[in-house]
Amino acid sequence: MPDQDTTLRARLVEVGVDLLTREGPGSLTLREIARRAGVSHGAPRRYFPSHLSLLSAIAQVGYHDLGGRIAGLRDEADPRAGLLALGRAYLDFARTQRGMFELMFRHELLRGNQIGLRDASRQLFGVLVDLVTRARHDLADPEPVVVAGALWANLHGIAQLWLWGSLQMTVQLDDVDPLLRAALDAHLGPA
Amino acid sequence: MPDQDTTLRARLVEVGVDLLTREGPGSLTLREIARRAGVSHGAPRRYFPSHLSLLSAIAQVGYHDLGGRIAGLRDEADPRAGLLALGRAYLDFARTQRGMFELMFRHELLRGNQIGLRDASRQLFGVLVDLVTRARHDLADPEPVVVAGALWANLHGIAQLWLWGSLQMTVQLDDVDPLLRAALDAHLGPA
DNA sequence: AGAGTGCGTAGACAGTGTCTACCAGCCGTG
DNA sequence: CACGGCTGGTAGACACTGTCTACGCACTCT
Repeated sequence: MPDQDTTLRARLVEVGVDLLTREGPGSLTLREIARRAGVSHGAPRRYFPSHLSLLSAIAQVGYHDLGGRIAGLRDEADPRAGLLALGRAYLDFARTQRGMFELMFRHELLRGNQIGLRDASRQLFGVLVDLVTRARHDLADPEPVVVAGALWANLHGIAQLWLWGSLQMTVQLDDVDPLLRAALDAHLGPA
Repeated sequence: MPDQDTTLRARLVEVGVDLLTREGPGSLTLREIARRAGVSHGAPRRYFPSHLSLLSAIAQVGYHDLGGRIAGLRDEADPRAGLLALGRAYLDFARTQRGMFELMFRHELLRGNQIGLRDASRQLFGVLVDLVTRARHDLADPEPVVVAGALWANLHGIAQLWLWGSLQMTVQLDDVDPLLRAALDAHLGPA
């Protein structure tokens, strides 16, 4: 039940997030969001010029959420453990906040205003580069930024392939942790 | 210009693929496809019970295409070179057949009839496991199937992150090849 | 008190996916 | 040849969507 005292702009986003986690990305209709916010279907237009911009605002909540989970890991004492925790947080987010995860990385959303993703990416990537450089200061073969990029891609790929069941079908695993560990070992050298 | 002598079912898929590569996934409307096929908007229903099933049929063309590009690489003499070629084929497909790639891995498509993806996945994954086992018969730490899974995820992640520009923004690279090489070195051990 | 305006309403419009009734042409059969 | 049935496509309706525009309520500021 959304708060009644907040501004409509915030309430729309709030309702959207709620609707998203409750019924999936397919139900994020402009009119449905307006309906659940208790306003007419034209009202959102006062704050969001298009349907996509509202969806972007909703997705930014997800970016912020994910960013928050990641940010604290930068100062982890053991960088390897930090990376493992980061990977788990990422994958956990994808699994538990499935609808939000799908929305966040929808192609049509990312075409236009990438500011939300841009900030979240920078943050995530910053932590990643930090941890990677600290985790493997000895090996200097590929630049840390490249390793971080490859690792991020690996992480995201695991999340995606897991979400639609490709990994469960081919690799016979009921948990992503072995894959995550394999990825870490691969990109950082064996522990 | 689609062939006039084929059956309507085939022509619809054909028109869909054409429309997809020409104007992107957003224009793959049921009615628009019917329009371009020169038939009324109700006609597709005779062959595809829903819009999604038509989209699935279109995506299967992509699965088949990608599968074909990959299949020949199984018998590569040098498995390492084979994996590099596989990765390049995958990434090249994602870049040149962008609309098709987006459609193929759309979440709502993959929910229901995963048969298309299932077959393609099996094929791709089979080749991948083959090459991986041959490429690193010495190291036996993680099972080859896990390595193959992690490598596939890495590959797919690179493709995704590249498509929406996240990698270009963070990692400052104008080509995916370094990342691909880094991924291969990581998962297979240095060359 | 009265003008101005921020904010939401309500209706119209084109377009969509799905469903249903219809029907043109072709088939094999009598 | 005539005719019934079926295949495959048409056309319209329905509920729904996103966008646009005209309108008006209620409130503020002078």
